[in-house]
Amino acid sequence: MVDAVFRIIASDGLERASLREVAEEAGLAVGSVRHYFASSDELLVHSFSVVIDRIAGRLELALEAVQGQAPGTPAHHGAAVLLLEQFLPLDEERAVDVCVWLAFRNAARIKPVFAPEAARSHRAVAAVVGQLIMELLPGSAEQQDILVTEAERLLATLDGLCMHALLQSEWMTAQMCRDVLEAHLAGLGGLHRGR
Amino acid sequence: MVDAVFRIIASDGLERASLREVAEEAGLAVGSVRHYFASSDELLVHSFSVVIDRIAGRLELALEAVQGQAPGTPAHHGAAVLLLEQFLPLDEERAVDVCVWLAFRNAARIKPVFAPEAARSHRAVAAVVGQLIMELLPGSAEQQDILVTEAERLLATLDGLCMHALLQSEWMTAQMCRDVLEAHLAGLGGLHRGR
DNA sequence: GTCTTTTTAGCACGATCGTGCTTCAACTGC
DNA sequence: GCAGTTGAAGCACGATCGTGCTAAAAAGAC
Repeated sequence: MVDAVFRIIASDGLERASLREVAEEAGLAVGSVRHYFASSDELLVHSFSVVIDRIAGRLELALEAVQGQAPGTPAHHGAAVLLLEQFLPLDEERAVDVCVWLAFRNAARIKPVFAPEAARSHRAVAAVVGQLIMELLPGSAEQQDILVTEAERLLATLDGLCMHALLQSEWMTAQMCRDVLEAHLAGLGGLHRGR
Repeated sequence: MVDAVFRIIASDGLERASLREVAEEAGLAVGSVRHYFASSDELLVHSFSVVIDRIAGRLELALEAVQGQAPGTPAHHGAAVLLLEQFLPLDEERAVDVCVWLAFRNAARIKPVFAPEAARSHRAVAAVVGQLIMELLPGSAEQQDILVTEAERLLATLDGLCMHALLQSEWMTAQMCRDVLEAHLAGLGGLHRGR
């Protein structure tokens, strides 16, 4: 059922994820879908929640892999890149998730029903990125404001990469995504040192 | 007429920008709107085109201001920040523009009518950002790949900042936007030097 | 004045959508 | 066997939307 919602949003957009479309995609009748979800909003909010849990789960798993490595080592760097790649639509599964994720977050600006889940999504992702920043900038642990700024900066870059990879896939290839990630990490390391 | 479209998209989203809504917002009848725009798509594509021209116009004006300053000077840096701020929804006018701009670009993923204008938008913005990167990294003029990567990275960060400023305005304040921009420029300057 | 063009307005049709409501089959516990 | 719960299906109503079409008013040309 939720998978049907994901497929419709990924291929036709959130506004086409109506009860009738979802029911047909899931091979059910409208009444059957409404047996499980009293309203259209309920189904969509639940789908939003599921995609958040999926993405956050991938991120936290990858974060543990990062924290299991000694900072500064190549393995640590590689695990960090692997974590950041979990944001990007580099395979079919992640492409659908990111697509659905962005669609719901954009809709949350207009439809207040999505606002609580959107806030939860932001908190969960910001927590992971914040911890990653602390892993990558161990020397700046006391400068709280720099850590916050760098976390927001990394988060913005990731979301922008997501957008471009989804919307301008001709220009923003997978290799370009990885190059940008590497450049950003290199810029992180060289930053706030010579001051 | 186009202003009415902008207001509706900014406050209620693109999907509510129907002919009836636009006509009411503009104080006209549906038939009157359709006298100028034969179809709904025609009106929306024209609105997309207008918002692109407005944003691109601001950017190119700010780019000339950057190119009028000597590279490396504080005035050059300030003009660069001013250029990058033209992307962000830091006042009411730019907030509406950015909102409409993002809505149309997202819709272009689904609706092919918007694809040509979306491609034009990407080309125009990438050209400005590319020239800015060449201003900021004059020493790497020969390394084409680095310039391209850094342009895409800056573009991604800007779009991510736009998203966050619009969607999570509680966390992403105007000051945080400026801090992120300054941090990114600082990271640019210190990058690709010690190699 | 009349004739033509532009602008504004409105109607009607089919399509889609959310939702309240009823019906029917399948399964479960006893 | 049978009552009660659950899953699935369908109908009908009002609302919204794009669009083809007609008609009336306003403006301008002569």
